[in-house]
Amino acid sequence: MEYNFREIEKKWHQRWVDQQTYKTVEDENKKKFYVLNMFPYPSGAGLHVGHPLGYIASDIYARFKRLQGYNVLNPMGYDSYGLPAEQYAIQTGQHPAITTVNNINRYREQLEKIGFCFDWSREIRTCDPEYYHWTQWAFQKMFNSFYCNSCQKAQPIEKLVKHFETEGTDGLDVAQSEELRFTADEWNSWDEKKKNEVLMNYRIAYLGETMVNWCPKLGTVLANDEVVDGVSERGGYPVVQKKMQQWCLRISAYAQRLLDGLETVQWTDSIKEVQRNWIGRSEGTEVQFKVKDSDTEFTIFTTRADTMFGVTFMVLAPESEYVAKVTTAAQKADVDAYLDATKKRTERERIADRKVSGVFSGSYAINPMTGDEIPIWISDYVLAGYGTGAIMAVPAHDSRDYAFAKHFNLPIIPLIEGCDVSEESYDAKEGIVTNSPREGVKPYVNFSLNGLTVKEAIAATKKFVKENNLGRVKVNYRLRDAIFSRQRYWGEPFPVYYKNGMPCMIPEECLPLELPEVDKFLPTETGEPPLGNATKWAWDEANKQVVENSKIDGKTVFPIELNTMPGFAGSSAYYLRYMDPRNNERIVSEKNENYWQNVDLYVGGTEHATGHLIYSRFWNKFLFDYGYSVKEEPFQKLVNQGMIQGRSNFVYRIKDTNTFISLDMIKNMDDVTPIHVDVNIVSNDILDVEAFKNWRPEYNNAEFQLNADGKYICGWAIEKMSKSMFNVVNPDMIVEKFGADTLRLYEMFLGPVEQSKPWDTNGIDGCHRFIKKLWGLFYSRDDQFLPEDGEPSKDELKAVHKLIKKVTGDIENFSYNTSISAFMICVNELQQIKVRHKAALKDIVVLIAPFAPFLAEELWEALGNTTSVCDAKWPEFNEDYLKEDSVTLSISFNGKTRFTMQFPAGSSNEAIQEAALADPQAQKYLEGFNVVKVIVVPNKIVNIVLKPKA
RNA sequence: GCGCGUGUGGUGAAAUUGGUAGACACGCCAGACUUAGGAUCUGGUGCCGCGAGGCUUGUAGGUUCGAGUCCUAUCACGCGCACCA
Repeated sequence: MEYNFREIEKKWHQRWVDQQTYKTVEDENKKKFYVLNMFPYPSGAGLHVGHPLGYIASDIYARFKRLQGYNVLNPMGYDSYGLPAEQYAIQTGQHPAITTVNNINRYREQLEKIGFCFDWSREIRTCDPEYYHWTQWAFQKMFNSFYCNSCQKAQPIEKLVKHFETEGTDGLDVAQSEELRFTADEWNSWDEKKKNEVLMNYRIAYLGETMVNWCPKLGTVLANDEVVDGVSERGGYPVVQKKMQQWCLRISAYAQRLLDGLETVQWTDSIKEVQRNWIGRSEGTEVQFKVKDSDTEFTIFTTRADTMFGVTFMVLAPESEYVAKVTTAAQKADVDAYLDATKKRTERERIADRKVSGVFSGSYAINPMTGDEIPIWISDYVLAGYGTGAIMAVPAHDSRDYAFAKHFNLPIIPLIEGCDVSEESYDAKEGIVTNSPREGVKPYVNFSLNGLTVKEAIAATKKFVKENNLGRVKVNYRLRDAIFSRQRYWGEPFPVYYKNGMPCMIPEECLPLELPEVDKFLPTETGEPPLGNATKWAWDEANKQVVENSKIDGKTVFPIELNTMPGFAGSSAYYLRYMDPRNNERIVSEKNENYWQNVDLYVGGTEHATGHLIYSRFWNKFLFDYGYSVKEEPFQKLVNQGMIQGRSNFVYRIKDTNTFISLDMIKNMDDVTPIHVDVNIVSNDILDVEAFKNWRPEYNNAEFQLNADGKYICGWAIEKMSKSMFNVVNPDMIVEKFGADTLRLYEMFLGPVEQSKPWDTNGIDGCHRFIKKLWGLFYSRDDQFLPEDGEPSKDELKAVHKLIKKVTGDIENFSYNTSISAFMICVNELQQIKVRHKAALKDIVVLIAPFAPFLAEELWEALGNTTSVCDAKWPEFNEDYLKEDSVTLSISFNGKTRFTMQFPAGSSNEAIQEAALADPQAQKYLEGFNVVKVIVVPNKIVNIVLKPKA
């Protein structure tokens, strides 16, 4: 019987659907295992062959765990809200709701073909009201929370209000936008509106006037991780800095926990390092500087407190609120001009053109260590968003300050013994401190750092600053609060309405607040959200419902927020929802949450390291604080699959002709123009000439210079897989031609899962041949069913158990490529054995089941089983079958094998060594030498170290 | 500039973690069968050399009886962060 994959795959796919083979039900009697793939944006282009790589890898693992007896949750869904989905809709001129459904259907169809064990009954879509109900719910929960630093968790905002009512800000240790001070009396005297404004300073989801990344072309603000090199990640459009009122998430409050949590998860060091960098913890000191002849004081942050004696000027960020306070009348014109110029520059220009610029404010600060009057400058090399937006400049020991000082001719005072700062600054944090204070200068304070190491000096200064009330020790994080508003249509609406300009939450029982239909959903360059076009978008407070805008009266009917949430909102807690996707009462029931706990294995690309993987960790920690999640970290083990690149093919047209020349006939590359050619009409780099003529009209009467074999050889290159390079390989096509099992095997056989590699359809024959060989162990060409009843032979058992050992170990390490090699070897070995037994082949079928599930089902049935192979038991490895009767020992001198010896199995190293030295043949070689050492590695080699006799 | 990672045949890659480098597969070569076909099967295939033999894991050193694996230096490539004070 021929291996007919089309029939086999069709048959089993249908049976899986009919019998709900992959439906997962919570079962307290079984240990759980939660496998998760990063769910896809359903983009318009459909899947190419690179997309399923991670899904196949996790599918193999999920099936393996199931065979080991675990209750496996392996769900799939769609991240269908957000920029990419909307951009695609805009580009194709369709409504995003329509394109999204179409794209999802196409994805589903493609995924179904590959034979994944997804439990589709748990499918979720982030744009589904049933789903985003819980996104909105979490947002409201964050709005109604503050972060308590001393107890290290989120708490209900009422608790904070109570504190204000009785004690004001006294004894408060909470995360906040800016440090406020007020008494209980003051708080109690404020009206509702004022109180609410103050509370915004503490809420975890808050409305903030912040500097944002504004992308005019996309018509929306972007989060930091959505901006790459000063342009938008999606589309590559320019981004400018703009001050706007936006919803923000106080993710910075969780910075330390996000850092600490990394120690508890099994992720690669590199991705942990990326997150550590992104969080950017830095321990330092905040110091207050007084402005001369003024009451103004401002605070700076430094990690080099030891260099305070070398501060020769101060620098404020252009956006700093102190700029106005320190600018003198004489300097005002210059300062305004500078501020104007900086504002006009885009982020990209700032990065591209990093020349020194700045302006003197006219004021001076007093150095608290020396009493020196030092000029205050304004420059855009100081960032408003980090620390306090102001620095003390120590040009001798900071390269940026140095460049600035050189440019504006400001003094440079070296503070480390023996350092040379004539050409460049000395930035290293090592050496012995000097000039602190300088010799011969009357000390301003009773404090000296001279003679200490840098490390000691930092500690000493921290202590001094604290004791003298000059400042305090402070830990800063680079991690910014996440900007949570988008001026776009295709996203979760905020469940918020505005009453007297004050945001109010739509009652929880009224959620979800559904996205309204609008005619015009296109974004605008000015930032007017498209939801402004909705006619029914007002909140009737009394009747608790959405009504027409025309009814807004400001007394009982109010406008609803027009912004929508960003793409990462919906993807931040989806793994929780899979545990209980149809629950209308709670994001996930306690029972299910306690059963599934968190994701055991998460598979996805590295590109989410600073986006999704930070946001969802934050989101989960927040829910954890309230007991909605039982594990602090959502993803226990993370595997990052590599990217599949495309392998493009080229044809070479002789310049100014319509003649194409085979690569091996080209004498001079300058005479030809390489042109991308569709890889689907090229096989093993040989062009299908006829197909090429039909490919495009302009090649209909193309002429060819073929090589001696009459072939046209194409050139090739590794490039990104994309339509424009004609190198996209579609999985449907592979499935059609070779079957899903072959596709699955080949994708894994290509190389390690974590590694990026080019796709090359050429090698797929080997995997297809292997499947056919395996099939050949069961069926002869003349339709005989070959496996026999009875006891397997020793050789069979040996081959099979070698495989069990190898595959079991490999799957745990994700070394699927070597597993498949082992299968190939095993099948070859079994082919040599004339009579094969069902009992031995049964184990092989179970072993191959995770890799080639359709084939496994068919063979499992052929062996007489009536249940799915998915419910089989993973075979157990038995060492005994691998034991040899004897071990062969090769004995070598100087790396050369001289003779071999046989020993009984299980001989000890000592026994082997003794016997080897006693061997008469060996002794022939030993004449004239002293034996220094004998190294015995059983089953491998014996090395005898010799020294000539004196 | 700082941080992380990777270098093995014509190609994708293995190597029991310090023990016969190149498993397995593609490609290539030779052969068999065949209504010459993008089918199947058999054998060969790291490099140099007719040969015996020699060389070989980016390069140069080191540790070791023994190094692809450990250490030092160096080069190349890839990724991440980048005025973060």
